[in-house]
Amino acid sequence: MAGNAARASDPDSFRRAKALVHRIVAERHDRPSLVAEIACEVGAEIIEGVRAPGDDLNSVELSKRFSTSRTPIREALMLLEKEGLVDVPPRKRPRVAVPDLQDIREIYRARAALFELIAADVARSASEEGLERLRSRFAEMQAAHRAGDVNAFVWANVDFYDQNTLLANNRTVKRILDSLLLRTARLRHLSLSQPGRMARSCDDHARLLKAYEDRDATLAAALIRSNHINALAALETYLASVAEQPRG
Amino acid sequence: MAGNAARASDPDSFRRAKALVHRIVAERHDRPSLVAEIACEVGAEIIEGVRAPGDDLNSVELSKRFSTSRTPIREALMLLEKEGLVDVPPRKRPRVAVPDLQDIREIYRARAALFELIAADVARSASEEGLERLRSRFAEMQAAHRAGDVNAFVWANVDFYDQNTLLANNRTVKRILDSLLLRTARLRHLSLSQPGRMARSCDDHARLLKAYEDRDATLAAALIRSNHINALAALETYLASVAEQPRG
DNA sequence: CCGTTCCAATGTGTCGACAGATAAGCACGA
DNA sequence: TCGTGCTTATCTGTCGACACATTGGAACGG
Repeated sequence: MAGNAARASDPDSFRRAKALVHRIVAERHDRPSLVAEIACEVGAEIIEGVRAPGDDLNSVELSKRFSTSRTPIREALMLLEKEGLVDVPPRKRPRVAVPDLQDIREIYRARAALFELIAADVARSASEEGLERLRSRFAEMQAAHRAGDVNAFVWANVDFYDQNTLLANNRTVKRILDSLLLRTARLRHLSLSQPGRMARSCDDHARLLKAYEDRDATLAAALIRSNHINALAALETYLASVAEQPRG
Repeated sequence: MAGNAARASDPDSFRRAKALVHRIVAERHDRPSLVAEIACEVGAEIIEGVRAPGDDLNSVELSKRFSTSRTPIREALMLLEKEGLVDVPPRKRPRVAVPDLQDIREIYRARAALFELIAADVARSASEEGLERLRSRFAEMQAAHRAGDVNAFVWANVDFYDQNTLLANNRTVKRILDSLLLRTARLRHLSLSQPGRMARSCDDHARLLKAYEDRDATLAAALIRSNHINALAALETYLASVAEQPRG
């Protein structure tokens, strides 16, 4: 595939982003598919910040870059629009979506509501094997925290949540949550970069695991809600600070 | 009489279905758009049961019918797939989606969780003018109930819920709920056709309005949840009965 | 009669081309 | 300097065509 100019400095994180987009956006295209390949590459670039919100994504340029016609490009962009990463206005050029603060608040609230459902179900019905997988993901989060590696923490966190949605065995909700996750993936490391956030998040998740082990669905749901509220608050703090001093 | 064929003969219901699909699937295509027109027509046909789950939707046939090339057809089908009405496997022919019982349960649970959010927000912050609009929609539901017109009741109910999501001023959640609504639109008639369901639903909605007027967010959320649980139960009862005696 | 193997018919994914819409550049006037 | 209107360049939506995958069905053998 076409070499990409100013790629994010962390190639491993980019690879993870690409895999995430593939899992969510192209889960059905198991065989190598042109559209899936394009969608994953462009989607990962958006998540990793290689392409900033508002950047132009016109199909002519992309078709040159990927050496294809515009048809598969258009289809890939529509897939990304479905996940909220791209904005494709009729008769105008597609752009990287520009989520405003209200969007972000709405996404976090929706995520919280649906994840409460998931967490309650996990608490009620997860197998010991499933809980073990959750513990393993949590251990990765802790390791990343100790290492002070925000990127690794973010991806371990993504894995942790993914495991949750898998255990709840609810495809519909999982699909929605995955889509909401993609929209905020770019922002997650900002939120978790806030001082003390990683430690707090580790605490929250430890308690969540405990609630799961105790089969306490109510507590698990409440913890999930609390975690989302905290994450949003940290994000709002960060966004307010960069809004005040853009060159901070 | 399963009602599928019968519903197709109600042109007003079909018109409403088309408008619903347009609002949800093609909200951005304000100007007459080829793709939007196709998507609305086919989407309405699916909702109204003209096309049964599993029916073939190959792009060649559709392109003949709409006198276009296959490109806009494919795009329209992708729009409908986004809303869960159509299934487009790679390299295979698109089909009308076939939701199984688990899908339906998941959808109702997800809807309930998100609508609790909406209802709580409406209870907290709806204007008197907004509440008045809700009352007006509710009056239509009551009128349809008195007239014993299930079709009219269903559409008034759709309007009522739409007004709720508007009042909560949460585009993200509204989008998700609209999509989930489309998936089950075809089933709503069945659920509300169950004996006593319309009366029960009227009761529930009267109490919901009361909770709104009292600004009781907790009660509003609980009522919404209860209403969804009841609707799902009615639907399951119906589905179980047709499963036992398919030719009943 | 049923299950396989193979072939023809049909449909999908992709392509390059075109008309018309949008955006970028430029000249002009305040 | 900036805004305004025109011109040109570029992009989008749609089209018909092609190679290849899938599907339906016939011929064959058990």
